[in-house]
Amino acid sequence: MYHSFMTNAKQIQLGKGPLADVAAASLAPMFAALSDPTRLRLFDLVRRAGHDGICSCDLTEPLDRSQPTISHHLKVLREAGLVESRRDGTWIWYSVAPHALDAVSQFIQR
Amino acid sequence: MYHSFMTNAKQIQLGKGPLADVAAASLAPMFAALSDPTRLRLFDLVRRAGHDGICSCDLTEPLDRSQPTISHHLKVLREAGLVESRRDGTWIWYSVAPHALDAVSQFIQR
DNA sequence: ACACCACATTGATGAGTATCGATGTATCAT
DNA sequence: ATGATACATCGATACTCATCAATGTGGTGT
Repeated sequence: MYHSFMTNAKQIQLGKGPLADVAAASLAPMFAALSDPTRLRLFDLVRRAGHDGICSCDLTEPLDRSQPTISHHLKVLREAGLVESRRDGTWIWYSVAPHALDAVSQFIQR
Repeated sequence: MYHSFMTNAKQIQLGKGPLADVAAASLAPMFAALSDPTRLRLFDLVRRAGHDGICSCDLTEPLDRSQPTISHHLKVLREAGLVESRRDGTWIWYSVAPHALDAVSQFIQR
């Protein structure tokens, strides 16, 4: 009995045996994406915004980082498959990707 | 209504509001400890060993890393409060720290 | 066309890290 | 004391990363 996830175009298999090499290689970047305090708070703010998402311009001030830095962190979160972006005219709305943390959650729970 | 954890001598408070600066600073190192593929598999092996724990000498071979490297990673996991060690004569047994992943789990679950 | 805004990218810098060989330390057996 | 074993620490190297100022890009409005 296996569980599988489609995460950022990579399918992760968590079976019964020891964590496989490829599974670790797929899982680690998600933990890495949350391993920075600024990025952790950034993800938290995006998650709190719910389905509507939140504008990048509203993230710079509360985190006390420059605009390029926030942009960089959002890119990391996006490439890790944790958030997704949607263009709306001049600005861009970020929201949590569906099933973003499923793989991580499965690993944590036993 | 707050939840609190004692983790590696640091108490983490996860309230209702945005993730606080200090909470992020306490949480990030745990994610960082799991952000390396080798360390992720290392933690998985220790966790599978259960209450008895596992000897460091039995971890070097399956992970295909040198003894100093494994020793380094175990130190990172220990300082992150995820594993603990118990001396038994010549060798040392590693096991998962109780409530190791509680804070991480709480953050993941909404 | 032009100016303005939101956001991304580039380039640079300083700090951290994964890895290993060599060496040190502690414990056990003889 | 001696040797052997298990593990930690040191020093070095190559690589990654968080950060910002400067610059680029793309959409909006006039």
